[in-house]
Parts: sequence; structure tokens; C-alpha cells
Amino acid sequence: MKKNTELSESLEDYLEAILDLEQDKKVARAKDIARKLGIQPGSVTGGLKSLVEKNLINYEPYSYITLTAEGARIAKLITRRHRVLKDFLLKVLQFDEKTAETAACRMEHAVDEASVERLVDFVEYLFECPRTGGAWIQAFVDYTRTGKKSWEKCAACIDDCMERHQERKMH
Amino acid sequence: MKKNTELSESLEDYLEAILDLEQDKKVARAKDIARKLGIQPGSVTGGLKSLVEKNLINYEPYSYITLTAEGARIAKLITRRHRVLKDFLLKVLQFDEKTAETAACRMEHAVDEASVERLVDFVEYLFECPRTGGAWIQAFVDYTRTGKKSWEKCAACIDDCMERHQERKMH
DNA sequence: GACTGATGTTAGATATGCAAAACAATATGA
DNA sequence: TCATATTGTTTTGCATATCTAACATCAGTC
Repeated sequence: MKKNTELSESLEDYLEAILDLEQDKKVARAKDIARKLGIQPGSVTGGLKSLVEKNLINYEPYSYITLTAEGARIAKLITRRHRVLKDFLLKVLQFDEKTAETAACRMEHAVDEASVERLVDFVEYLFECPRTGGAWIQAFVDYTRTGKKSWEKCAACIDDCMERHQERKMH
Repeated sequence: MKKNTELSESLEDYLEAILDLEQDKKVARAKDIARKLGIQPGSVTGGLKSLVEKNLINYEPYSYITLTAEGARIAKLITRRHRVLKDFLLKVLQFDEKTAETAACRMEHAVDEASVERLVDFVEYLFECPRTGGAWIQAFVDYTRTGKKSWEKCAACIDDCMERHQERKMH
């Protein structure tokens, strides 16, 4: 029995913002949600109503807003998607903070959970594998800066690779 | 002077579909666009009008549809985004065809041109670099299948790495 | 030249999402 | 406890995007 909650993008954004505010200030308020999402306070009310109907938040007019258990569960999934995507853009593709944040924000609604897992796996693998890891990523970063693929440095790079391999064996 | 055309997602979809149909059948027709986008024929007309206003397509009621030079330029950018993203999902993250297609479809509107370039660079680099390349990707694929990070196979993996390096030197 | 089927357009309905502004509740503090 | 500022809500309106169903046009055929 799969919950086919099918939230719209904007409802997902609301949930994400609410989780964030909860963690920051215990409870969320309409104004803070509006500011975080860059919309007018008047636009928030409708979204909150939808979320109440779907039993994802506890909320009554003029009161604070908190997530229900189910709401929190979903909000955390969405937030994780965001974090993973941003991580990838930031640490692997080397986007700057702002670009990574913006792109992650827009991409997070386009990917399902399974895909996110795969991406997490990929990023982790890229960092952990002796054949890649930090040095490989650094080489890619250098390439993005200089535009030069310095294959002549490969020998040193492979040495690093073996070192990482040895280290892993030790442990 | 940057053209701030700011197309909506659906208009981007129209352009992409039209480019595709043009390449396939010389000209696009409303019905084909509708079928390709999975919407009703009646819904297409409005989108076409917007695109005419923005000078991105040549179109008059009851006639065929073709892209203007500017429209073709933009459509190609969008299509490239799609292709690059799908390539990444397909070849690196090893999504199956259908999942990759769907995800690429939804992600292509979330990424700007510069980000796409960076992703292209990354994928190319990943394939070309002796330290990664096909063998590394295969190892990652194996990992996604088995869930096991077989670091014990590293020695062989590093050998492959050096071979690729030698090959590159020869050339 | 008129019929017919395929294709295209229009109009009206529905839904979403957001903004602006008028209005309501709450909280603060003197 | 009253006045005021802050915060929240409602209403209205706009823009986008879609569907359905009625209507228009086109191209081919008899």
C-alpha cells in the first residue's frame, strides 16, 4: 500500500519550509513561511489549508503551525532530496553556493526517491572509492578552472590512487 | 544584451516538441504536438499563440508550424539539456531508459545553461579520465547491483587505470 | 462544386498559484 | 484595558495551463 500523496511542488515547498522553521524555532508561522519562500503572506493560507486537509500539518487559523508525523516524514524526504542534490552540485560539479542552492531547489521536485538514493550512492561511492576520491575530484576541479585535461599528471594521480588503496587495506 | 525570454515550462515543452517534429517530418502540426506532449489538441493553440508573440515560431491558423531562427536556437538548447541530463542518468547513474527519460524531462527546466555545460564536462571527464572511465563506472554499476563495495578488487582496478594511462601516452 | 473525414480553433469550465489590499485577530506595552 | 503594531486571513483578480465540446477549415473525392 503505497501512499500516493501526490503533493504539488508548492505544497512540497511549504512542508520543507515548515520543517526548517520547526527545527529553527520550534514552530512555524505563516509570515516566516512567506519570507522563506519569497511569496506574500496572503498566498500562504491556501497552501496551509491544503496541508491540513491532507493531514500533514497541525494548524488552526491564527495559531502556530507544526507538522504531523506523516508531514514530518514527507518533509524529511523532501529535505534530504534537496540536500543530496545540493551536495552533488556543490562538491562534485563545484557550483557556487548560490547556484547550487537555486538549482537544487528547482530540481528536488523532479526526482523520485529511488533516483535520489542512486545519486546519494553515486556521490558516496565517488568519494570513497580509492580510484576516485578527493584527489580525482580535485583534478576535475582543476580541469573546470583551466579547461585543460592534464592527463600528463596521471602517473602522480595513479600513485595517489594506490596509496588510498593501501590505506583502505590497513584499516 | 541578454535575451531574457523567460519561457514557461510548457512553452519550452512546445518548442522542444516542434524541433523534434521538424527534424522528423519537416514541419510540425498541432495534432502531433498534442500527442507528443500528451495533451489535447485544443490545448495547443494557446501555446502556439504565445510562441508567435515571442517570435519563436512561424505559424498562422490552419497552417503548418516551423521554428524561427531564434526559436530553433532556444529549442536546441533545451533539447541539449534534456539529452545531457538523460545521458548522465542513463550512463552514469544507470537508470533504466524510461526512468531516465522521465526524470530528464522534469529536470531539464530546472537547470540553466552554465550548469548544463558543467554537467557535460563532468560526464565527459568521467569517461575520458584514465583514473575513471568505463571500468570505474562498471565497478559502480556492480556496486549498485550487489550493494557491495568491493574494494578488494582495487588492485585489478588500478591496473586497468594504468593501462588506460599508457594507452593515452602512446597516442 | 459539394460531401466527408481529418485536422485545427474557439469558447467556456476548472484548477493552480500568486499578488494586493481590505479586513480580523492577536500581542505588546504603557 | 486600551491603543497600536504585528501578524494572519479573506477576497478579489490575474496569469497560466489544461480539458471538453462545439464549431471552422482544409484536402481529397466523387
